[in-house]
Formats: sequence, structure tokens, C-alpha cells
Amino acid sequence: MQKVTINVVAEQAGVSKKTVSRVINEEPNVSEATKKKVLAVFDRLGYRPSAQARGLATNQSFLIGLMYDNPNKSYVSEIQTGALSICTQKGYHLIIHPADHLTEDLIDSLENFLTSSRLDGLVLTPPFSDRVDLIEMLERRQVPFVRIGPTLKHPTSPSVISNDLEASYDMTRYLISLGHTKIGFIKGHPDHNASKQRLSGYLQALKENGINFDPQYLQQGYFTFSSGEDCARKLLALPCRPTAIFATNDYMAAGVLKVASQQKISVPHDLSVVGFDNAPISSYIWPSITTVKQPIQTMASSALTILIDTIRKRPLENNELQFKDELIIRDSSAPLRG
Amino acid sequence: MQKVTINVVAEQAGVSKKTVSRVINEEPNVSEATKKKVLAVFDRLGYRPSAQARGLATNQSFLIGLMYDNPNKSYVSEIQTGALSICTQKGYHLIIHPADHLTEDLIDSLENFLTSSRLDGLVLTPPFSDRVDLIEMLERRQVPFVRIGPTLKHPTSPSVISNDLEASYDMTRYLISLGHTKIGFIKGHPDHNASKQRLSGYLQALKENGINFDPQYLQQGYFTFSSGEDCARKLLALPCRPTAIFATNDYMAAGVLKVASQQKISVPHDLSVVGFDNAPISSYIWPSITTVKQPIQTMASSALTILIDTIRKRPLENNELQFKDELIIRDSSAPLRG
DNA sequence: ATTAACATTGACACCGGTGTCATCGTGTGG
DNA sequence: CCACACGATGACACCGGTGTCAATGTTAAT
Repeated sequence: MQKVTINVVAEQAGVSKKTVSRVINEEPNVSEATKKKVLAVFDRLGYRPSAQARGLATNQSFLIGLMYDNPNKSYVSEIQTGALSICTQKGYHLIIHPADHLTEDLIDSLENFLTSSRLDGLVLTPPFSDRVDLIEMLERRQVPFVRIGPTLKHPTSPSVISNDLEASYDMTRYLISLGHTKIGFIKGHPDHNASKQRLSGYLQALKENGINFDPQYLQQGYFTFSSGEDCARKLLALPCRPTAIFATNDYMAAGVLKVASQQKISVPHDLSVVGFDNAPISSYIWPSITTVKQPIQTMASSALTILIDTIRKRPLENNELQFKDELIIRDSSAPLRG
Repeated sequence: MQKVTINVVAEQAGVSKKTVSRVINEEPNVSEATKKKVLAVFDRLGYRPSAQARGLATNQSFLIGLMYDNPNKSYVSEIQTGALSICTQKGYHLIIHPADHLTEDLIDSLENFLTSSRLDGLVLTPPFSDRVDLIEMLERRQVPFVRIGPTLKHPTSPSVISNDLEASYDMTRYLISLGHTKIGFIKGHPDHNASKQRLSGYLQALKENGINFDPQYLQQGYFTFSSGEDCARKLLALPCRPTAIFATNDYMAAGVLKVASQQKISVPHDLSVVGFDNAPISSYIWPSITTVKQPIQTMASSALTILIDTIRKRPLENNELQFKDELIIRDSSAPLRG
């Protein structure tokens, strides 16, 4: 079985390579007759142009890289799904590139990756979205990229963000509306800038509702289940213990739930617990966790649309797209008793 | 900034393209002196050969595809991690390709994918691992592939498997050793052949221990949380209700836990619940779930080693590698009371 | 009828590597 | 001292496409 190349097609159709190329790329100035003739040969032979050869000639690879360093598997998975939907639609392939954001030679190894694979573009997710050194390298090398969920503004690079501050503000207000005033807060990993925003939203809501902020109620978590447990133990051991705990992701909220259960504190009866991210665990656990759902998949799709437009040098209307988070109220939160 | 190609390097080093190529590929018959000279130019200019051009010339792409259709995000993620570790080590990139195994034109769209991206190889995960039509197509097109976790034997294609039957057998025996004889069983999705094996292991253990199999205790699940809930309700409504429930994945086990909690049945005091897969939720939920851990990451790594050997036409010692599962005993199982 | 403008097509070089084969210099055995 | 094998190197075609530009044919305007 001979390989079906552009030459074979050209010969079979009785036209030149170049004309076949024109048909492939839907260029103008091909007569209807020849076009039809060529297309007929296409599906008679099952011809598919080689992305490689095409890339070599046009200096493209039709490959897009996705960079992440996130233990949250469902987050990564949603990003992948959203990204892929656009990629396949536009004829690109997605190469995944997990990396350790703490490693020394991050930049070097990324440069290797870029040059050897000749990526057309790169998608950055937190915490890479805010890495200035990385961004500068990409600009120097003129690799198109898009950032998902950065907190840092950057004039020239496009990004897609959600409003963590607002969502956190809304969640806090929701707890206040249930009558809670003693609200424990578990911060996220300090390397993720979103953590700061989530804290700000909480503080802002307290302030606007005239609730005194008590630093005792603030605990440093690390987005992990066990850090949630640790923080919960500290919070629940306070002399005047909180009636609600806002953990800034669902794994930590699950940790809180576990500790509450161990200490025979009934959720949501005696304690409201809320999370963030709408991870699968939030709906699978009992009681199910009130949380914030970010439209991650949609964000990833938009990011890729933007990136591909950039690659194709289409002007962008908007350098920064913002999406709104959504409060999902489940069983772990309830009005304050008494 | 000019692009660094093989021509530039050749010129700078004062040798021919071909000699540079020889150095790149570590071919013999290059004198030490010239080799050193060329290598010096390499890192002075930061030269990286273009995978594209190389591929075009050698009919390779250095791309490996990973195909899956699995709602279990942590499974997919582990597979990806394991696969990538070998890929990067051997200079390949991983292209992820989720697909719907129920779609009509699966084969067609996969053929498109294969020809347009010129993959060097493909990794199949369940349920694709057992799709005969797919396997035949790949053999016809002579695309090297490896199957992870197939149940179907296939003479020529290499595969990496775990022993689900044995693990399920061990788990059932473990429950029996705790004194349980009324053991409910929640089957997995019928499209996944592993489901059958897990069932066989259960049946075998019952038989070998002289326990009568009661078909009432058998329920059809679908690997989802809600199917676990449904099955649990049925099992717990039985007049002579089981003292232990073996759900064949952790999501379903979590569903059982939820129903038990709703019905005020204390786990593990009044009911032992065990799962399968060691999904994150199994350790985050309360009580944490006794489960079976498959060495998924290791399996994926081995699969890729095998695949790359196949691609490079190295003979394989073994067409089928088997890995052992591991029982992880946590808080959701306990000896039978009374 | 003549010419300019435009649509259609193909020849050919090029993208950045590798494969084949020829060439040249050197060491070895007879 | 010569024939020969072998190591080191380069010239050149080729992989499968695209870009450039020139050569046609066709149509419209003068």
C-alpha cells in the first residue's frame, strides 16, 4: 500500500502539486471543475496532508502546549477537555506538559521543549500564569501564549480570568445572610495568587457588613486535604469557635468535614462548611459541600480560541476575558441556629 | 535573531550538513576532533534540531497518542503522568486524544487523527483496549500500539495488565476473613471488561470458602456515584441485608457510604464497605475507604517503554506484562459484630 | 480589433533535516 | 611497493508540502 502524498494526488488528478495545495488550503482562484476533480481524488484515495511537511514549509507545527502544575486532577482534566474541544475543531493537537513550578531549571527545560517541538503556542495555567520570568522568555522568543487565571496584569499578553474576589465575596455574604458572623477562613496555597483574591473577597464582605475581622479565624492552608484537617482542628479548638468555616477549596473543606465528624460536630446543624472549585468530591461527600463553580472548561475553550487567533495574527477585540463564577448551594451550609 | 538550523551550524563549524547530522544522531565514523568542534557550536548557538524536519525525512513524528474514554479523572491523570515520564525521557511528546467509545464513526475519526498527525504510536486504555475493530484497523495501517488493561488476548500486540480477578478475589477473601458471609456486590460498567473479572474474583472467593452465592446480593452498577447510591438502597432494603458491600470502584463505594449515612447505618460498625481503584475520594471521605490500588502509573510507564521499543523495532522479551494490585485497608471495613 | 486586467495553472526553489553513494587519505597484508 | 579495506567527509537527491513568479487563457474596456 503506497503512501498517499500530494504527488500521488496530483498525478491522479492530472494537475500540478501546487494546484492540489491550493485546494487543500481553500485558496481562491481555482476553477470549480478542477477543484471538484481534485476533491474526488482526495476521498477516493483517502488523502490527508501531512501536518509535518506542511509545518516544515510554513514554519508551523499545529501543536499547542498546555502547561500546568496542579495537584487538582479534576481542574486539570476540565482544562484539558475545554482546550481540546477547540483544538480539534481548528485542526491543532494538544501536547500536555506538566512541570514542577519550583524547579530551578524550569525556564531552560521549557526552552528545550519549545524549540524541539516547535510549538505554535502555549497555554499557561496557574501558577505559571503569573511567572514573570517565564512570560518574558516567551515574549523574547515570540511564542504566542495565553494565560488562564492570572492575577498579574500584563499589557501585551492575552488572558482569560474568573473573578475569584467577587466569588469569594459572594460566598462570604451568603454565609452572613444565614446569620453567621464568626466565620473561619482557610487560606489557599501562598504560591497561587488566587489565594490572595479569595482572602480579599472574604475581608471585603466582612467589612461591608460591619463584622469585625478576628485574625484568630484565619488559617493558612495549602489546598490539600490534610492541611484542611489541620486548620479545622485549630479553628474548632478556639474558645469562641466559629459557626461557619470557609475553606478556599473543596479538598480542604472535605478535611474540615472529617474533623467535624470526628469531633461529633454536626454539619450543617452546628457548623456550616463551604468550599471552592466544585471538585467532584464536593458532590460525592456527605453532606455535600456548598461551593463555588468556576466555568473552567469554558475558560479553557475561550483561551484556546484567543490563542489560535493570535497565532493566525487575527486582531483580538479583547485582551482579557472575564467569566463569572457561580455559587452552588448544597447540604453543608445552613442558617445559624438559635 | 536568525533561526539556528543545521545549515548555520554547518557553516559555523566549517563542516558539511551531513557531518552535523552525524553528530546529532551519534553516528559512528566521526573523528573526535570534528565532533568536539560541532558540539561546541551546538551550545554556542543553542542549537536544537527540528523534530519536524527530522520527522519528514525519517517518516517519524516523535508523537505518541493516548486514547481514553474514562470519566475517572484520577485514573486518566495517573495514566498521563506515567506515560509522560517515559515520553520525555525518550524524546517523544504525548498527544492526548479523548474519544467517545460509543460514537459511530470512532474508527474513521481515529484514522483521520492518525494520518494527519502521523503518530509514531498509540496507547489504548480501557475500554478501547478490547475493541477488536480498532485493533484490526491499527494492524492494517501498521501503527504500533500498546494496550493497557485489556482482557482480550491478542497474539501480536503487546499489552500491560493488572490482575483484577486476583485483586477482587483477595478483597473478597479479606471480607470473609473478617467474618462476613453476606457480602453485597456492586458490578461495574458492562462495557468495561474489567467488570467481569472483578465479578469472577468475588464469585471464586465465595465458592472456595463454601459460601453460598445469593443472586439478590448482586447489583448492576455503572462506576458512577449515583449508581452506587441506587444499588446500596436496593441492597440495604433486602430482608436479610448484607453485612458488607463490595463496590467495584470507589465512586460507587462513596455512594454506598452516603446512603448508609442517610439510613443511620454506621460504617464500619454495622456495615463494611470496600471499593476499588484507590481514587482520591477513597482517602478523603470519612470513613476512608478500604480499596484496591492498581499501580496505574507504573503500568503506563511500562506500556510506553514497550511501545517505544516496538517503534524502534527492538524485539520484546515479553508480549504481556502483568502487575500486581495491592489491598489498602482503611476505616470503612471491620470485623463482623457479634 | 487591441489592450489591459484578471483568473487559472504550473515550474521550481525552499523549509531542515536524513539516506545514498562517491571521494579521499591512511593503515595493513602480501 | 602495491592492492585493498576501512575510516572520515561531503555532494546531492529526497521527504511532502508551500511560496514566488512567470506563463497561459479569458474577459472587459477602449
